Amino acid sequence: MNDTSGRRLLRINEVAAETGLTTRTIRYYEEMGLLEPAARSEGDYRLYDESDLERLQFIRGLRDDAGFSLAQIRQLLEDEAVRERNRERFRTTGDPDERRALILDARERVDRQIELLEAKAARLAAMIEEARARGRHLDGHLAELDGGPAPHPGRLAGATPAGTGE
Amino acid sequence: MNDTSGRRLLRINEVAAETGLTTRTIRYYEEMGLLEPAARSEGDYRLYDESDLERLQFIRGLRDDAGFSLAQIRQLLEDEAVRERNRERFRTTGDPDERRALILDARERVDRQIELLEAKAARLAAMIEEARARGRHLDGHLAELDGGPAPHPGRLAGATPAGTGE
DNA sequence: CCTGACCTTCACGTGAACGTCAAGGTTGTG
DNA sequence: CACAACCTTGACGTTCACGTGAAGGTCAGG
Repeated sequence: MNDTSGRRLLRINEVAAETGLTTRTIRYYEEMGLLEPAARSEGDYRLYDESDLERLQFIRGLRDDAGFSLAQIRQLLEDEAVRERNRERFRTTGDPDERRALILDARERVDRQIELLEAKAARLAAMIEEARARGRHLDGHLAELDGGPAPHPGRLAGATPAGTGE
Repeated sequence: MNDTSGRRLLRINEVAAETGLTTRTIRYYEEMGLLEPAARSEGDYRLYDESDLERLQFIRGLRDDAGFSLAQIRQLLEDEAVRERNRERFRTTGDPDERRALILDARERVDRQIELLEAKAARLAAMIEEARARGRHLDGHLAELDGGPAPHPGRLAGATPAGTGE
């Protein structure tokens, strides 16, 4: 047992194993202000809890899947932190106007996040569709070869067979 | 006129202006094997045509939108080039077996591209959905404030599915 | 043919994102 | 308490993707 509570705290090497990051990378992210370990041991070992794990997985996703820089990721996480603080403020205030303002602020932040992600996703989708179109075209030719020189593709292929100048 | 044909050829600075890249970046991409200028002037100036422009825009998309490294981009473009050459070979050969082989090769390349892109897109989509879920939760709170403490989500989110963690 | 704006090829500099020792301290198991 | 296995903080090295001169050649207008 590591804690007065029942939480399992992990050392950096275990965290590295679970997240697929290196210990150096984890320390570097701390250095860059992306996270702080939940605790330190008596001898100053970094100790991480479950939420740290999730945070690192999230960071990894932003880095690998969305291709964000660490600077952008820090910005996103800071936005997240502001939202968190606003949530607290939201709970403790009774003023409906302030509550509305806090939620609207949070909405704006997430709107920006989603906009960023969706712009990337849209471009990716366009590229995928382009590639798929080429694939369908190839399938048409394969069918031609397999089933004899049929003038039109029997399968559902792209709209114009000779259009893309293959 | 720059060419024996009617094509307008651009110098590197004009290309930079149109693509939003710097001249250094364009030269660097050439150095990395991502493109070759369509021609050189008598005094060895780089001269680019319309397809070079498109290629650079495409590269920029892969870099900025999909977050690919230049190495990955080069791989994608090389695959594309191989496909192009195979297409030529396809047109000039009469051998059905060779034709089949060429198409199958092309299909493999396209499949690999699609796999790469889809993996990225899927994870991006997951992140977007996560953000949207937080947003819907927030919209619920907004509706509560606007319409009194109603326990059920009465609002339609509209075209912009925004919102954030509560 | 002169000149200023643009271009060429080196070549070194830079910031981001880590990798990789080095020198020493901490943990926990026998 | 001995000791291997893990951790700490530096601090320097590396790769990628360019930025930034330097030294000189080219192009178009006057």
